Amino acid sequence: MIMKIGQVAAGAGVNVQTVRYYERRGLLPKAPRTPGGYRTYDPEVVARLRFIKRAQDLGFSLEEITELLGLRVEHGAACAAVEVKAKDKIVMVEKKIDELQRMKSVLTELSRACELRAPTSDCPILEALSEDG
Amino acid sequence: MIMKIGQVAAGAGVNVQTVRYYERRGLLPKAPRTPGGYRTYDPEVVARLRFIKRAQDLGFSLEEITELLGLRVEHGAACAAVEVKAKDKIVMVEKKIDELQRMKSVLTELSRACELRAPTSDCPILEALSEDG
DNA sequence: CTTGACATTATATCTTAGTATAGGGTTTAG
DNA sequence: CTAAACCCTATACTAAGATATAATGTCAAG
Repeated sequence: MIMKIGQVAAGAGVNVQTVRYYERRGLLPKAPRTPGGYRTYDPEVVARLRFIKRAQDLGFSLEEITELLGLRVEHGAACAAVEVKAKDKIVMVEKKIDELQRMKSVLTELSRACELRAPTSDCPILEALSEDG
Repeated sequence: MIMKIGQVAAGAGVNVQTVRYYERRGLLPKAPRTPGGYRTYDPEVVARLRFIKRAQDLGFSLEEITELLGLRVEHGAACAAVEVKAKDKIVMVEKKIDELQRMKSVLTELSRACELRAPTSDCPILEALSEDG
């Protein structure tokens, strides 16, 4: 099933202009065209768009997302380089997970304090995300 | 110890203009002034600034961060409302953690594929972050 | 064979978040 | 008492990411 730009955009919940913008930015491959010049898409592009949106929500920039999307192992390609990059990303992701987990603990405590009607410090959330865990 | 704007900015690794910008945006309380009009800060503002930066890196907008910083239990205040908000944030944070964990798994697999020099699919990373876990 | 929905490019505008600059005042050290 | 280092406001600009607009072309249905 071949899709047109309006369909992939709707499917991913993004604007048509955004799809073209991502193509220009290199986040999406150049879409093949119909004889009339219309872009044509494989349905998997919808998943790619959704990935981009989710990654953005996790604090990755379009540039970082471009790198993530580019990670793959090709026969004969520079495996070692890909491995290094992947490991870098893992460290980055782990850091984010840690920070979110601390944030979650604090929010949970806060919620409990609410239930007990126990006043908290002025700004309890600040106890999360300090560099020393 | 009272700090001036340049000191808190340096301490948090942000620009002086950014500190004033956050004050205007309501992310920082209005700093008390010296007779000459200089803003004065308590050292804990540095922690607050660092929190803001970390939260941004986790994909929260300044508006969301403002809400996070506003969560606290005050005696007699609308506890139930705070509890609801806190629980909303917990859901949000959990969703981010899940997505990052999936992303980490995929990156780990990718890294392993690298070691084995095993070609992967065209874009393995897309297997992460699909809505159905 | 034309009408309406959808596509094209190019260009301009918007939002969020932050930075820079101009023109001036304050503080501290010599 | 003045010079360097800092601060103030106001305003303007930047960058990233996204959208909007204008002018035009394509295509499927009636």
